[in-house]
Amino acid sequence: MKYKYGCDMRGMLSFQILWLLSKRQMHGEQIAKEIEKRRGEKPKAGTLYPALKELKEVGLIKGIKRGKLITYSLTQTGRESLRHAVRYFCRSFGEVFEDSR
Amino acid sequence: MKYKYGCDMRGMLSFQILWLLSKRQMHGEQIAKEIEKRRGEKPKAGTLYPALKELKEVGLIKGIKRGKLITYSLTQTGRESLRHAVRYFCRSFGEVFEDSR
DNA sequence: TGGTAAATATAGGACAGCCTATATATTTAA
DNA sequence: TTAAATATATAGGCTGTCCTATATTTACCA
Repeated sequence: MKYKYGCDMRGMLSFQILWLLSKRQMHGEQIAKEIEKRRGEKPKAGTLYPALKELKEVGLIKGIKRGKLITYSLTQTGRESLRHAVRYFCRSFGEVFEDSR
Repeated sequence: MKYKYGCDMRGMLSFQILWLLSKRQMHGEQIAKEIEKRRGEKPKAGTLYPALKELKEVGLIKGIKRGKLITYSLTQTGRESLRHAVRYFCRSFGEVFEDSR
């Protein structure tokens, strides 16, 4: 089989990062661990940090560096974007979830 | 804003195709319309057909041609793959739905 | 019959999400 | 103070999801 789940299940990393940060501020390693809890696998550094960089560059998150740790949190824009994204996500995939309960 | 929803929300087209086909068999245009109902936008032909081709090549769906229509349905393998994919999906994103109700 | 519409297909390009590998900075431990 | 561990960063490559544009096949209608 070509993909782990039969079909491609990649995607929405940045969405998941925003969602996690809406719960509490975190640094990179904490984000990686939270994703691992959900997906079963930790995104590699080369996957996660470029995504964080991009989200920062477009102004959806901000990071405060203290020592070797950078603590990320949502900006106001990030919060609003996430609201729209969640709505789109639920409209697109909500029934999949409903269906399997 | 770079993306429509602030963060990237692309992805999981093949997953959604499999899920739709688990409800009933459909041809390409019907699949496109069902996706439009959910996402708000119809995938373009150049997006949808290569995805269908790939799913067929890896044996997750089969297509029966009658005239200009090709009716797609899941194979047994496709059904099993979808089951795994749904489980992964719910584990990864289920709380996003829970959260927004 | 001939032309248009509908459904499918393919080419070619952009970009996000994935990886491995390597590098840098900071902290901790020996 | 030096070595190892931790956190972040970057380079380079692959693939799926997106697009536009073009082509092909089949159906339908004038």
